[in-house]
Amino acid sequence: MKSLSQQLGLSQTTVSRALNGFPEVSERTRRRVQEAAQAANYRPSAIASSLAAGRTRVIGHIIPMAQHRMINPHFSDFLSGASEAYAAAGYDMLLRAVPLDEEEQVYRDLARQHRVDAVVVHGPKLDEPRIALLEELGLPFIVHGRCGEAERKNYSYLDVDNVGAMQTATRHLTNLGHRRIALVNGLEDMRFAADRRQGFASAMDDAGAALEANYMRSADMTEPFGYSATHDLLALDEPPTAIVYASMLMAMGGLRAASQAGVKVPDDISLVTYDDALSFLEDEDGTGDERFLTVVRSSIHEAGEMLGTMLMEKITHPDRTLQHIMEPQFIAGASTAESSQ
Amino acid sequence: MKSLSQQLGLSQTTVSRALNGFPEVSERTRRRVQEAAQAANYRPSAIASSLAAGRTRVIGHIIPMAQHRMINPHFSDFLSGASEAYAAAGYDMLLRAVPLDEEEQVYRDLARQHRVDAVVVHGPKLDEPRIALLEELGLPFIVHGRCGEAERKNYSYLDVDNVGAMQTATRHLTNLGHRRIALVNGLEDMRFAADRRQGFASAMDDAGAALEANYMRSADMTEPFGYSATHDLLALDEPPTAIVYASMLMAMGGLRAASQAGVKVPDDISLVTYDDALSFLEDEDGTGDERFLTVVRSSIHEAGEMLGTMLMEKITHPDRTLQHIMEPQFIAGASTAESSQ
DNA sequence: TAAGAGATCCAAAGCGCTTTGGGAAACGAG
DNA sequence: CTCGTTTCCCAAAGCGCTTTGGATCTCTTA
Repeated sequence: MKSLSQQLGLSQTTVSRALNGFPEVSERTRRRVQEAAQAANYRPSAIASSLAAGRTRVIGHIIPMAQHRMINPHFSDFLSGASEAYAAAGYDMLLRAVPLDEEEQVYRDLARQHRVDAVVVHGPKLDEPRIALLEELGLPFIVHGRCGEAERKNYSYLDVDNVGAMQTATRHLTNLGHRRIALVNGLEDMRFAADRRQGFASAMDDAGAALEANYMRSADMTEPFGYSATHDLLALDEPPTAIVYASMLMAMGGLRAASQAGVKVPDDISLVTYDDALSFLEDEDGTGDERFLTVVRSSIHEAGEMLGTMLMEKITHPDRTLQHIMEPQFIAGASTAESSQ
Repeated sequence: MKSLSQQLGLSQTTVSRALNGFPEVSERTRRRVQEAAQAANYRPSAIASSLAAGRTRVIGHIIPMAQHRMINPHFSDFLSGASEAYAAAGYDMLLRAVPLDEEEQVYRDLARQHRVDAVVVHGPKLDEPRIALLEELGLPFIVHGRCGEAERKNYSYLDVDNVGAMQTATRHLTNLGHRRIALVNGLEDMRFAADRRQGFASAMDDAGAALEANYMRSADMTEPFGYSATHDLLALDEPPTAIVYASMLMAMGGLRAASQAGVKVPDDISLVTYDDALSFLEDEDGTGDERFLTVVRSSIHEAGEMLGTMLMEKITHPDRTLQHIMEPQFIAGASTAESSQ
């Protein structure tokens, strides 16, 4: 940049201002500077500008790593969406996979090191200490999802209407006459899973159907868990006539279990699932004419993109509180039918 | 740090040296400094040290985004592994999902901006311009996989023995008497997919089995593609008696297609797949006593971890060329049986 | 025409570290 | 005791930008 300013006969001040779009520079010189920069293939040093300006143009994503180093597969699609939004604003994404018990320290370090301008809070739990921590640290953040007392607190988040989604899914089944309905859910200390359970429960209640403890399963949302939960449910003395899954991966495990047990879908049992529109489960053209499963769907890639955009706004207007809830879409497939009972 | 050095009655030089483990500091003062730093909860500013030292302690991961914004699901596990290795060395991970046609510019910018100390090259193709580009840019890198003329070039990489893996898988089938074997592969402009095909082909050749063009399918490794490819294969006039898949996701699609078509596995058809040990397809306890599919398996999480470690070494010894090949493990399951023909 | 307002630009002071090039004290050898 | 070494520490000069606080010049307005 020094050589650039000398070559142009301008001060570094002016060059910097011209390139960063400050108004104290005439249009003519700005253009001149920009052209020279282009010609010299000049790229400002990100670190130097970070140091001088006190902002890094980097967003931190702390990925909580569960016990078995499992990482939620939904992240990859979410991150690709967020990354798009950041790129459009000239921001970058810093990733750290962190064991659960080190999370707090990592946030503290990140804040004190000034490594990032803001962070995204992933996987909020019902009891979520990170919100208070981040507010204490003064580190801007946005939550993907909500935590416990979401309605009372005044923080920014992007969430999906999980309650509504599961109500829709469950109601679809009760409307078809089902009453013995099982729920295969994620870990219910997570707010989203708690919400999904609540949506399920309220729709059951509306239909006057009983909640049976035996029909409620919950664990990490893996395909094998979907399989084993379904396997167990089908083996009950009085198996459910329908199952609601909280994720496509578990539903796939469910399909596998049903087919292995010789149980026909939807003749013998109806299946419906929440669907994050994970890219690796989608048809190449995205349409999925073969759509077999009945789903309630909301693209997690889009969620990432939207959250990224919101965070960019939050950074320019730190005082604003941004809250948004995405509405999933119900798509009837061929995996649900009238209850035969 | 200024206040710290004043408080201690030492120069900033000494404090910096003490904390960074330089030898020109007596053990006594070093301890004194470290204790004071601990007490003051001091964390050096990462950006300032980056600027001064000319290294950022950040590794760049450029994730190529295919046409439909699909991101390879294997990344999440790979990244979590790499992240662990980085964290252990005090490094961070910068992520950018980039459309294919912008890749080169991104590498150039990253290098000129000094945003990262090194990068990881993902998804090398047979014809891979990035190696030459990065060498030209002088940006240290390591490749996950190999590119076209791997044997001639002198770059660092971590790869899996894809040829051997597929030979093993295919041989298992030919040993069981199968001759009409299909391959459902990834996109074959990618080196790893080309290798898998080659392994398949050579094992077929060894057994004197013919390669039939109709039996060779290749596309993005999604579950739906596994489904449709298998569906089509089963509908052929002369369907294969066995199928080899290049990924677990496609194999799952294959299982779905078979079960829907009423084709019994392994009675009517044998299935075997390459398996990246994706966390969300694993049992909670990782053992998988229900292991149904016969697989050739190599953990992609471990690959990430190992590659991260190698890259750390590469950074401290830039002159070294590190090359490593992981050997997958064959695990017999219940999805393969003797050919009935 | 003088004075205030605007528009452009600049010199220089950082941002918070690392690193160079000594300097002073302690130690050993001759 | 003197001189060369070694050990330990320091002052100050950056790293490559941004930003403050004017300075200069042109344009209005009374």
